[in-house]
Amino acid sequence: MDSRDRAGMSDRYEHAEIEARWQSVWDERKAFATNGDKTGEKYYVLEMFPYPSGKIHMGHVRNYSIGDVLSRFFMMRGKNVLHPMGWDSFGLPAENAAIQNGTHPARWTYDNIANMKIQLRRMGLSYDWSREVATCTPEYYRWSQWLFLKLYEKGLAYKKRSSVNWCPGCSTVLANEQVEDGQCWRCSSIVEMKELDQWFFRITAYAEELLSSTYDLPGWPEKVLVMQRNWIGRSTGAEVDFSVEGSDEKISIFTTRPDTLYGVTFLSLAAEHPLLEKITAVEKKVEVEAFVTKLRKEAKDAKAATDDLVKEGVFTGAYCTNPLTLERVPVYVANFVLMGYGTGAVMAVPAHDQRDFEFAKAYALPLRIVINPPGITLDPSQMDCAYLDDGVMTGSGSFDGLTNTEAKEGITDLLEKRGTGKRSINYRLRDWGISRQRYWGCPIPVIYCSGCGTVPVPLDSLPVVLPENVTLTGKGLSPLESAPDFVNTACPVCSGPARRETDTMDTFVDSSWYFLRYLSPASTTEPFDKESASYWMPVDQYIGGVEHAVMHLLYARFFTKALRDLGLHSCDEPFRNLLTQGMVCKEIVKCPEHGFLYPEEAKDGLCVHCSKPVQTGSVEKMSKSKKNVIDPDRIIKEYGADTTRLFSLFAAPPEKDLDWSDDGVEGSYRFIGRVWRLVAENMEMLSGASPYSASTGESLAGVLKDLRYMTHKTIDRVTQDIEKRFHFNTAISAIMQLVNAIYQARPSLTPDQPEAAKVLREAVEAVVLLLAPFAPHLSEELWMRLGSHVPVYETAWPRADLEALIQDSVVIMIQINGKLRSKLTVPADASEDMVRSMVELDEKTLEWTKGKTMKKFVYVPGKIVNMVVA
RNA sequence: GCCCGAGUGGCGGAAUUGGUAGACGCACGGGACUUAAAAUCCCGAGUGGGAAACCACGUGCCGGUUCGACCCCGGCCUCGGGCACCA
Repeated sequence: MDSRDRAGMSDRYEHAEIEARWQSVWDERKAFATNGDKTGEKYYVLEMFPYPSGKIHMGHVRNYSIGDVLSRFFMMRGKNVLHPMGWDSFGLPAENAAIQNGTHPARWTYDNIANMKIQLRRMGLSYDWSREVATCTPEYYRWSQWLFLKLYEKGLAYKKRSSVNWCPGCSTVLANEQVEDGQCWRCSSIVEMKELDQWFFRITAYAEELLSSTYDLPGWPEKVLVMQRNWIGRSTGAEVDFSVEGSDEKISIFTTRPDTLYGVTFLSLAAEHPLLEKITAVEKKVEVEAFVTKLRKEAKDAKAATDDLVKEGVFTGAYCTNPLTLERVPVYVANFVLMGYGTGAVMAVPAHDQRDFEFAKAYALPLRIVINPPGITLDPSQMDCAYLDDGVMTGSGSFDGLTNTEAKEGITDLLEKRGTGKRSINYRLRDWGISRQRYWGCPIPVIYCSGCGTVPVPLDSLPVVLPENVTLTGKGLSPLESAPDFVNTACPVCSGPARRETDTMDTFVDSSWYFLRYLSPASTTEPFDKESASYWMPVDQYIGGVEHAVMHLLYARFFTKALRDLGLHSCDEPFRNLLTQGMVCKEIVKCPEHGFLYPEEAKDGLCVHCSKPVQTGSVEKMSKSKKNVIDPDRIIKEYGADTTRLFSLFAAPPEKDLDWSDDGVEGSYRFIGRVWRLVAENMEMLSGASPYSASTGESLAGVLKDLRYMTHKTIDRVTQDIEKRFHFNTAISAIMQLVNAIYQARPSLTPDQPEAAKVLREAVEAVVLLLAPFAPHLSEELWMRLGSHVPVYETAWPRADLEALIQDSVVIMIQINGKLRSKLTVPADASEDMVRSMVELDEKTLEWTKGKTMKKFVYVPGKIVNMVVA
């Protein structure tokens, strides 16, 4: 049923056939393989690699469409582009699938990778597949182990027994970053505390640099930087020693408010404080132990319930001495003091700290005011909350009358002089616990020998291969315990019988350096090539979801710095620019009886199961459980990859959430067809012409001049939108406007005008090339049909001709008293005087100014006139 | 509670440096083509008033700065996100 015009071009764009064909061409020609050339301006664009869950989702489509626009754009701009892809392929879902279906995690993972690779291929993405990595392959994890051992050598990996987060759902330990609201980030189980021997990375050694360099990352969203700063949580203050009465012990406390030291009326210890047992008075032992036991039980039951916890505590019977006032201060054990922060002990100043205030009220402890608000004297008996703000010192000996800011310094100086305290900085950041009691991960390359202790696996015996035959139950200890051939080994030092570490590494370790592996993915001698790193690093543009703001993105920064200090490369930060794309959302449908419904389960606003009215209107992140997912495969099949990509880029700016709209997809599809027909219907005129060139062409007028202006304005606009602003939605809208303008101008472009075909050709070529980063298949096809033998991806990005952007006349707005009253066309080079005299002759202007006096005349050249009259 | 971010038509969104508010798209209405429909092409449209020209109002609310404010400043309201006994 194709109606074909004389040039043999169907007026229908056959997306399935055309897209498949160009994907084959790109594959065969290895179109996007980055060669070894390390000269010229490089551009390393990277999207966060996916976990191979089985199918890509709309979030992936959006993420990779953004990256692909940049990759293809900069290729056409002549940069040396690196655009790799790989698989974050260790992780729990593979193990869970294995337990459920009896498939081996490796099999499940590799099948998923194969499937998802086909899906990505159908999207027409410009990846250099020759650099593909999968973190679950021995070729990759060998180097994760190698890096672990290097960090171990440097003291940046260590093992210690400590209280750690335990997820009963995943049956493994979690890092602090992986606990959200007391729940597992993956399965939402309530996280418990367990005392276990675990491997840690000493990320805290880099706390200061990780924090200070956040101020040197202008290409990152402020939101992410703020989240990282909060997570690192630097506090400056002082550590102060309180000697324990009747013993040699000292209790060290950390405070950010040394200025309130004269207001201390008691001390509070965490239940786990090492000195608690030692200093507790004999007659208080029973009471204190009961309290500690109770807290431990509560902590285990529900770590989540930290809100509005009532302040509780017990007097230990012990007293300390305030190092400045030499007063006697009672010591309590309290439920709100955390052992994990500072020293696990705090000085209590109830007048100036809200927690201490509440505690003091509950146990009738005294308040002592040491800071008054300017001009006011506080009365302890009248206070219903602590006074936290700045003010003037009182009741603080020689510091009285100073501002508390001055006293903070003075008191700290005094403590340092007397040797009872010192300036101190504390971080909220904890070391990164990386041991996981799971199978499908990178084995930790360590051996335990009864004689030699903890022995690192020698570098030349890597990789420690993950054994295949393991019993997976999802319960109990590490599955690797059940593989005796793996566990039992010989000590590398004494050759005696020894045991392997059976925990695997957190998968975030694998993803902390993959961007370096892409640089020399086949290397069998090193994790990555130093020379390649010095050329390609840092990643120029990283793109991914904001959910990794304090996990992956912090770990990757830490790794980059630690590996730099190991001398492996010389880059300080891995990602120069970061774009965090918004979520893909869709309206949910909910029945009061049957919960979430698929759209087809609701007819005329009623549930098909029970005929109750359904709730709609709420737009939420696509998720299987909310039954509001759209399968990209289906959309690509129905409308093609170009439409799918175009819609995901056009519907919203990349950093905002994107509301899925079936009608919107139709709109993008229509636009693709409209561009196709623009070429198809004008083939005769286009094929005989070369594009207009200002140097050889005759000067233009009227419609031709206007169309040419529009062409070059659009080139300029689209270039800026992609390069400077990442506003792909407005870039696409600008191309749409050019297409509309060509359709408008077309009837006036007749063959008798000598330059008409050339100007049309120039405009159409611009559309085709400008569209290439967004709809590459369509562009390639049209480009070829227009007669080019060079593919679009090897064609230079069009340049705006500044000459074409010069206009003879401009329309200026005329405001009277700030309100728009008239418009006037004036020569583009008109002087203010000329414009003024023209305005004064304008009829509409005269109507509004008749009989009034001009107070002021404002002229913004080429834009606006504002006359103030009265 | 603290720290970010955002509020613009029926909807997604635009307005790049303080200078035409609502580009582009969706949905809607009208027309052309068609026996008809689909597809396509063209036109219309912030709200209110008016036949129209045109006028008034209009970017969450109140106030300010300015010849001129979606944009800057001060004070609120609402929504979204992050952190949350961090001493």
